[in-house]
Amino acid sequence: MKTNTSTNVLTMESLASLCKRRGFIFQSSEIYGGINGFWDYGPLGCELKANIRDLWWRNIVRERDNVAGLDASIIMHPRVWEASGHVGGFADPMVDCRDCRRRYKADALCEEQNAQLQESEGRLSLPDGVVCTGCGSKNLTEPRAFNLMFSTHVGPVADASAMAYLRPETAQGIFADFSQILTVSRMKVPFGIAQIGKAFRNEINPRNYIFRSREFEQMELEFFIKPGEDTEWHEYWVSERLKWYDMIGLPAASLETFTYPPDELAHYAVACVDIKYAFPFGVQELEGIAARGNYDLSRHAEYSGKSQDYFDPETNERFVPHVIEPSAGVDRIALALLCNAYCEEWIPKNNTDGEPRPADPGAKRPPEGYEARTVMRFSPRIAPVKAGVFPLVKNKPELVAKARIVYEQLRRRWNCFWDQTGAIGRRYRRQDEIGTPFGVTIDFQTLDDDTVTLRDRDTMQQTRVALDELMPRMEQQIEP
RNA sequence: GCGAGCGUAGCUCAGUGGUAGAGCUCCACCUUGCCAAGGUGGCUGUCGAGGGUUCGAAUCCCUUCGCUCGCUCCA
Repeated sequence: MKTNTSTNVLTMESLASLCKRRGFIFQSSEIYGGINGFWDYGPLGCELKANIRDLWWRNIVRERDNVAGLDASIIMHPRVWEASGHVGGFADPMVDCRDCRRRYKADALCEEQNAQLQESEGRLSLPDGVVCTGCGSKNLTEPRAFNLMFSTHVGPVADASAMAYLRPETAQGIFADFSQILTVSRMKVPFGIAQIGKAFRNEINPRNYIFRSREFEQMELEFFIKPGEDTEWHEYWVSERLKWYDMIGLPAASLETFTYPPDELAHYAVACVDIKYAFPFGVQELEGIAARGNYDLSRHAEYSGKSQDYFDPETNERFVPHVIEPSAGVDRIALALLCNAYCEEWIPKNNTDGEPRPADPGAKRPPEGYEARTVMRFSPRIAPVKAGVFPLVKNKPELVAKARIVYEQLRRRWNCFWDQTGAIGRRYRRQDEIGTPFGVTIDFQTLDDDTVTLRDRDTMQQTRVALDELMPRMEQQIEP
């Protein structure tokens, strides 16, 4: 399959329009005016996401001996978030330095400089003269209460003792269940625990279509290792993850990696690499792969009072495992796949001579003799619909009946789409626009010799294929 | 969070105080023997929502919700 060779300047508007029109993504609650930061995945979008999840789960969990799955609850004991650091450090009003990006507790910063945090009409403010203790800058934000977790109450009484949070990341469920899974799975270090699920952050300002949403889905692996082996395992997982992106249709050339310099790492972290994609609105993170030392398990040991030690029977050593955390956003990967697949091209009319070519950016119409085609060049592995099945014409019952048999066979294996209405060309183009890699057309010759036309989305070329060979042929490309 | 712009049919958009429109899409039938073909017919709107001004508001004013862009934010 071709990769996206288009030089088109993709706009989020045209992508969002296609996604809405074809049923990938809708704004949540649109009939009530919408709600900021929440999105619904339509018939095609949920297939796309299911494919992302399935391929990740297969690659991370099923195909490895030393990774087990978990599906932890979204609401956990509130102490989890104290241990993780999501509550404690941010319950107080915070001030950020815009210049050096340090963050301070507002009252502590004032106290250091013999000043008093001011309050009027419920709004906090810094007195004049307070500066960043790190760099001396006066360019500080206003003090803000800074908890981006959604809170709720467990049980019918909404008092403080019933306070709980929707998880802001799935990872803590893994750490909290670490010792139980260690026991039941009988795995030995190095081993991993993987989880896919929803997470919630009350983002101040959701932006960029579905990129930063308030409800989103994560695919996280915590891979537990012997202390001291962090660097080697971190490199291993960066490499593994890049291979996976290539497999789903985001080759290395379409991605950028960012390695955090040591001074930008969290204090407990050994290394961190972001995998990024060049979205129309900027190069942005799809996944972070962090070597987090034993910070998380140690914190849970401290807060819960339950040891999180691992005993290594071979060396008789006892230690708190270190962890490598590849943490990926399902929605962000879906968006990257949509952006990467999107292509507008101009093709010669009436099948005359000439090659398709990418549409000129900004041009409203194709030149004389050409017509526009919008095609989503998804990898066949990830495409929401694998094949469209078409009787060449619908007013010949024996043709429709035969096509229906082919359709029923294919749909047992893959998500397929039946379409018998309108001209065949229109049906092909409709499938192009949702990225269906194959068109299977049943014509009169099929009734004689059991062969069908297999049409390729990217090249638009057609080959005559015996029905016996159809599934193997498709399988080669969908599940190589 | 601040500033600016925008919100009219499924999509793209026209409509500056006087009967809500176009193109495309979509649906049905006919035709059609492989690339958005042709014919006929058809559906579609609380003009984002609420309030106000007016004899009369898609249009003017206020509020609110949402979207976009820039700053900000992104533990």
